[in-house]
Amino acid sequence: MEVKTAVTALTALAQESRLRVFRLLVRAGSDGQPAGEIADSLDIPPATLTFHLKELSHAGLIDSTREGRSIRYSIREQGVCELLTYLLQDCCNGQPELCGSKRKK
Amino acid sequence: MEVKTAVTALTALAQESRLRVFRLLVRAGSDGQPAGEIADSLDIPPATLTFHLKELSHAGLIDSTREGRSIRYSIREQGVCELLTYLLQDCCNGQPELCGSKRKK
DNA sequence: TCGATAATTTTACTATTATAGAAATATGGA
DNA sequence: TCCATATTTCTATAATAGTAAAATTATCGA
Repeated sequence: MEVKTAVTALTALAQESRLRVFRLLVRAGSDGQPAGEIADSLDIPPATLTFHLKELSHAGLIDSTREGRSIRYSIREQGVCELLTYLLQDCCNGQPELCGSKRKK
Repeated sequence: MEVKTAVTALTALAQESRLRVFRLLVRAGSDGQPAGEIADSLDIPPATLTFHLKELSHAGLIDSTREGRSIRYSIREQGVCELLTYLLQDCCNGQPELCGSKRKK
């Protein structure tokens, strides 16, 4: 992964509304959630949410598929994984987990 | 962890110079590196580097200790760990590793 | 205490990002 | 086709962040 790619992904996450969307989608699992539900859950105006969803999407952190009148968004596991790998590369004397055993469920 | 804390940490990482510093320090391990060396390695002017180190420091991602005329910076494992935990909370049906097995050394 | 070196603070300028109303577009049902 | 619903695009304004030169502070050795 290139520095700029990682910066794009981190910039996408470094904003309260987007981080809340991201975490909501992490919890939602692979089914994800339609834009309208996300807007309602997090109380974000539709136009604003669209702006943020696009940021997360361009950053490769979420996917979307149309489903009738709605568009369903979900976490893009690969993107998240690549980012974490990049962040922790060469850490901990070759053991890639910085804190695997301490991490809560 | 609170949303704002996580946003602060992610904002700190979401910038090319700071991400390069962060990754350099990840590689450096617990010994860390003095500011001057970091500035030389990454070709960043001292005043600019100080600004970025402060951001990383306020975000709880790095520590510093004076060592003679130099100040040595190093990764703050706990801060990094808490951030990752927050990001991936409740993911993967209770398995906290999003991509543990796929992560490169 | 003086000079040299290391890092920080101050400051000003530039650039980027967030927000959300209003209008536009896309879909499905009557 | 026409209407209601879901989301996006356009747009303008407000707020935040990045850069780095110049001056300042801290430490060490002579």
